[in-house]
Amino acid sequence: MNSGEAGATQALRSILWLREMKASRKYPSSTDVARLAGVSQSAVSRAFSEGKSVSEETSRKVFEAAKQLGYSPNFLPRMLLKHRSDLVAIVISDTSNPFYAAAVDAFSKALQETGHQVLLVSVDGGNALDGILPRLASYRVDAIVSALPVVTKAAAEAFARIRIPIVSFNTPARNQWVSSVCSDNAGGAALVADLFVKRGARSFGFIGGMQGDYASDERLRGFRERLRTHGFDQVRTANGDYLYEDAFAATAAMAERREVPDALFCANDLMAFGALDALRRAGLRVPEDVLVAGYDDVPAAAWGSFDLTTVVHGHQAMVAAAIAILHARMADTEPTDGVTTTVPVRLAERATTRR
Amino acid sequence: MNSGEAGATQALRSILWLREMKASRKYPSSTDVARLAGVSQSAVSRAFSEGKSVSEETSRKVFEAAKQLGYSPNFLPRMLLKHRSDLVAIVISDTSNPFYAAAVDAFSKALQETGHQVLLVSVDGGNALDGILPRLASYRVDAIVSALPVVTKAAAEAFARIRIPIVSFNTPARNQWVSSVCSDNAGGAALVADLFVKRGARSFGFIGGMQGDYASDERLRGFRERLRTHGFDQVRTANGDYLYEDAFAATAAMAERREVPDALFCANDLMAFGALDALRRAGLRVPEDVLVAGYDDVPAAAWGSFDLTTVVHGHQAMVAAAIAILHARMADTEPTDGVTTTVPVRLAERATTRR
DNA sequence: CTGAAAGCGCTAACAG
DNA sequence: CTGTTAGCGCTTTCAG
Repeated sequence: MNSGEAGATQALRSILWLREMKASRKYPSSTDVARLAGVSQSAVSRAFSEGKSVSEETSRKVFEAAKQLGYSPNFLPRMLLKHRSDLVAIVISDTSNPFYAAAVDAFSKALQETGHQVLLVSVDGGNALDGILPRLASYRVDAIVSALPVVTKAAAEAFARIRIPIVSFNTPARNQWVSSVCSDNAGGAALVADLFVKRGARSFGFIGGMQGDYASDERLRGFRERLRTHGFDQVRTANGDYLYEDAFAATAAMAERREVPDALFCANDLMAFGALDALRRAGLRVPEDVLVAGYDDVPAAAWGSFDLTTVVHGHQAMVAAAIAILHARMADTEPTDGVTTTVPVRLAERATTRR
Repeated sequence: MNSGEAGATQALRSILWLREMKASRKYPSSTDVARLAGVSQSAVSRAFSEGKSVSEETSRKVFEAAKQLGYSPNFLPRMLLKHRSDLVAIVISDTSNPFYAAAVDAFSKALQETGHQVLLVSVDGGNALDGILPRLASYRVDAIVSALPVVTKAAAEAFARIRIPIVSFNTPARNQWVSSVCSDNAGGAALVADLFVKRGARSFGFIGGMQGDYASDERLRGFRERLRTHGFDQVRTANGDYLYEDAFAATAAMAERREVPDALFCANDLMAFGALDALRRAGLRVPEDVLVAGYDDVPAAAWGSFDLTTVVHGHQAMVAAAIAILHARMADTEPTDGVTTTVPVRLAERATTRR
């Protein structure tokens, strides 16, 4: 009778325990499952990993108990053991630009396919990488993708110090740990210059992003140099901060001063839209009076309202290149030098230059 | 002499160890730092946590060693101990819509401010929540934000089973663990109906998102019901899948069949842009021949090319409401019922309805 | 103020 | 095939 009583007490206790488990916020652990299933904790672990030797019977008991408790294995201890988190951070500042939104989307999908998780970090200023670095390091991210317009030398050195592979998107900072993937900014700009000249333009304007922004600077350089080979030395430049509004204002100001050139190249599509709207408002016709081209080929560039000639760099190609580098670097144990990849571009000619 | 030799060997060994530490890919641990600093591991832990009693001297030694090794504390074990990861997952499918891009940005910034990290999950179909759930559970996320257009009953139950608080953005699925924040879809649509009638429209059209999408259905319902109170029973509907292209095609088809109504309400701005471009191409003038309104107030709605009348729900308000719910639910130990919050909207009248 | 020791939930090596 | 055991790197008692 005594052992029967003990058994009953035991049963009661385990019912209470089960109820408590379910009430508490805590996730159940493999030990909890093991207790309920009447097997060892390692049996549970094995049941939940592919290709381990577990008997049909054990497996069944484990999964039943797991289901009852709502158990799913906890990945965190595994990270501890394996010294890798499978976490990749994406750092971004300019979410209003659809180009970057698309890139983030492509990145996260590609990374998820290889079992990585994406830690999204939004920063305000372009230059805040240094500030968030410790946090990323503490989460033990396996790699970082930076879509920030500027990577300072200090930041690059900081990365080298903590030895996390990083690939910088469209901004070339490079050392042992920092790689970059850029579109052929100067090349794309040269294509625009060629087209403008071919379409008969004789005076030229450029609306750029922020000062010191590599991509913008390169686009201006490529534009200018190619124009020079055609015999044109003057490029009227303005700053648009990559924003529709700023480009609109800059273009409106040009129009007011009657200084609108024959052809206007904007460092991204968003600014080209602003320029187009400002030109139209000023009573100028595109392409009859002014030619306009952008850079990025965001979806809206193909829309009827804009039908904008633009440089296509294809985020898919850039993302694919970045992912390839990332995987190579995450696999490497030996630190080799970071690489710089330039992705080719092409021109999509649309109505804003066609005449 | 013997002890001197031993000391030298020891020193040599520790130099070798240090070099090896730096060469390996492994992150240094607090134990490594402790060894280099000549203190205990717990001293290192204390030095790196706020408000623990550590002497000036110890602290100095620890930080020096940490700097030399490039150490930053590992958060993963802490998650294990505390039973919380400070990770919040954001699940999104429609990144091409700027409204969602802005919402994700606002979310991640707000969450980062309270020490949370954002796990970004991009899914393809709208309905894939069930599939990714186990993964999120295994990462022990503290909460989930879903910006998916559909949350099935099955998915909601699955969430309840694993007991992760979740707030659904613009889609009301609700049970003990699922909350939602929606804009006042029907109310906003009613405002549009009022305006259309006031501007003299007598026939009406609606271009919606996907079939079964709650937000789209509600917008149609609100539109229709308010029109009925004005004495109009007919609404010509079409499907645009929330995409520019589909709305363009649908509108072009209407124009071809000469079935364009006096006023066209689109379930989001992207589709309104498509409708506008299709109408213009068909030679119809907006607002003279047709009135057009959208929903979302994405930045491009204010651009000169569109100048679109639209319903403003302000992602900031929605995000703030969602964040508030999330924090309340993460703090709660007792499971209370999920809440549904409706965020008020207003109308921004622009050129597409002004006459 | 400091070190020793336990333990979070898991994986992997080992013995049975 | 299965259970036992040791530890991943940290936080947190608990003695000293």
